[in-house]
Amino acid sequence: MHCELRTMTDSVKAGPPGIGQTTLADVAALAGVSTSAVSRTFTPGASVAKKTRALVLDAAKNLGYRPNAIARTLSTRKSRIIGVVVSYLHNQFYPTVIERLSQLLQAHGYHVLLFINSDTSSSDEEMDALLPDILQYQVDGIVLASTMMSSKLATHCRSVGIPVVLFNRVAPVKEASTVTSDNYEGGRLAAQILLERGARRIGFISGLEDSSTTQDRERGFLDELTRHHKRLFARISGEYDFTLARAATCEIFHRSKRPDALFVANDHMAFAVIDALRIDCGLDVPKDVQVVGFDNVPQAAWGGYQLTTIEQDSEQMARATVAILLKHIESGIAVPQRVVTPVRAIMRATTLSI
Amino acid sequence: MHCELRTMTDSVKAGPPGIGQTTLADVAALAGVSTSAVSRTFTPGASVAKKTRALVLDAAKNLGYRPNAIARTLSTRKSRIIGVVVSYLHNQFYPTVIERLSQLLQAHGYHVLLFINSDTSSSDEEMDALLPDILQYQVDGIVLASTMMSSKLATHCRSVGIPVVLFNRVAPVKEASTVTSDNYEGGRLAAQILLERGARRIGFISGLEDSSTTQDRERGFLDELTRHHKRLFARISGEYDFTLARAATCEIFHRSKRPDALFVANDHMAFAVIDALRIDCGLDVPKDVQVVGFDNVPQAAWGGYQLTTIEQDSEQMARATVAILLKHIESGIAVPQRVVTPVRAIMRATTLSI
DNA sequence: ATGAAAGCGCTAACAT
DNA sequence: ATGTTAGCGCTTTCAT
Repeated sequence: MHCELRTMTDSVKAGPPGIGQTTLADVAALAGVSTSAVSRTFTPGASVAKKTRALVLDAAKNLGYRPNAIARTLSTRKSRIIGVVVSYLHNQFYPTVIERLSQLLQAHGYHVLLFINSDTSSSDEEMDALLPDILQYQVDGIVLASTMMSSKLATHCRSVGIPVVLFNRVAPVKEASTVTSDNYEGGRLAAQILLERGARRIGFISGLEDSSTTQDRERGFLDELTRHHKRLFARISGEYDFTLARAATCEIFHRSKRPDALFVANDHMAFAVIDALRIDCGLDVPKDVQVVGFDNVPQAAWGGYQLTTIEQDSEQMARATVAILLKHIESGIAVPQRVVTPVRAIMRATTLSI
Repeated sequence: MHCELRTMTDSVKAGPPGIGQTTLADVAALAGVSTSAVSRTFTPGASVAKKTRALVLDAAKNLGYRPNAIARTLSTRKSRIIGVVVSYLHNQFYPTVIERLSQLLQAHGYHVLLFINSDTSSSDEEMDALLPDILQYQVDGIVLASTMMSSKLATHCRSVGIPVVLFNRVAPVKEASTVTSDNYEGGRLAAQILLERGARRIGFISGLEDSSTTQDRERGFLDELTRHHKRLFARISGEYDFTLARAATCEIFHRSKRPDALFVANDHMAFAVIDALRIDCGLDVPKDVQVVGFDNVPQAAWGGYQLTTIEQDSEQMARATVAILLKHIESGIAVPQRVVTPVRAIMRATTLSI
């Protein structure tokens, strides 16, 4: 007998009151088949007779049936949810990435659960507090695009068997995959650009000192300077923050001997640096001071700045991230990968033309 | 007897292999109590003896137990997930809002499932296709911050009994709550600013024609002009798009008689408009043309633009949204609310000083 | 191809 | 205060 425990009363009136979603059982009852038949109908590669399928589909439509992803998750242990952790969204690079990530994931039937980890000076404890939160949702994978993060985090995730991709940062953890651009090469390019244009007193505005991005960019930058027998003239940290970068710039330029060129660890700070130069110091960019940024966020192309910068290919980085994630999830095997996407110089108006 | 069906083998080795999360039952077994005792221990307002609680907590820690939010959701019918739908993240207003929304929600134990609905000319069909996706996850509430949306959508959500907040847009649906700023008043303010500064030939660059924001802003703007016996000199649509706005501006300024002031429906387009004016048309802002934007996104304060604009208080809007959502969710009652937050003029350098 | 039944991990009466 | 026992909605053997 198809005597369901659950009455169909609330499902039948699929209208306004709406409480009590219609379930598989409701559909099965209406179609006069078993719940498994209904389940199979909604499972891509299952064997269902055409007739049964039609019956089910019809009943489902009449009832306005919507599969419950939560119940499915409990059963299959696949949530089709990817946790994405970011620190803040002020720097347009991240919104851009999130947008692409979300689109690509959506196209594969996955969705993004967003975690913002923006407490200032977010340290290991911070991050560790977020972990239980994100793990509770049984996410199928995690993208860590947070500026800082606990090394424990990645380790722990892996121990739970969840694929993790470190986005735009590497960590002293061998267990997680990473996707970064070629920050070292980008730093070298920045140096070359400035050197070629006759810069003599070259400064560097760093990002967060602990971040791998700022470290790699600086290494590449310094190595290239050294190769040309040049030394860094000034260095100060902007901590990837707009306000701090502006203040830092003012500080440097209030000294007696000033830089005539600046490599700024990311575009977001570069805008602040240019503002400081032009407004606070009354200097001309690029005549008095040349500036090179990093990222090529949309605003770098805006008329108000026209920033020469090193482009990170966010599109390619997002694709790589999704590819790694899906491969790990679908194959079950988790060989940590390290993808490094190429960078390229985008010449605009904050550097002199040759 | 505490004879669990499930062996504890995989839970005990809580290390690397990590498959087979430890469950409530595992903890109960180790602690020598029932599963309900464990459940209660992890439920804020439950009655558990101190001793039992300690026992459970201890066992849980030893096993590295993490509650499974999915299972809890299935049982309680509360996912503590809020679906947030946005069209795109190019306009910094949205990242700013998402960040705040996410933080506030996180503080209340809720999380954001992000949906990007960025297919160009996203119409009703678009939006309707997203709905099943989002509903499947049994979200407790929905924030619709998408530029366009099907009126069916809001209606449907309500029919399912899910609280919906229309963010920064109103719709011809009475069932959903809305949170907007006072767009009409903002439009009036913009007109006043321009009028006070002697603008004679005033133009308007609109956003998406179907959006309530652009409509309300324009109405307020026009009403105020009328009140001063002034007429609109030019009008063209920028569809809230950077590139289109730039092109639209060029088009207007290639005509023989040019505007001497422009109200642009949002900041994002205003930046493009200023670029067009300065770069493509060789005009001075504000001397030749004054410009007023809308939103007060972070970049409006940047030195490269220093845009005079009408501020939408994203913080307050986010707070209102979360308040409405939580109230509906927690009380179960769903009286649609309409919150309108005040706007204010931010005077900067794209308008003349008086 | 289909159905019966046993879970997935947790919560919530209900009983004690 | 604690344990027992039904589910929550779906998937998945295992029979048939």
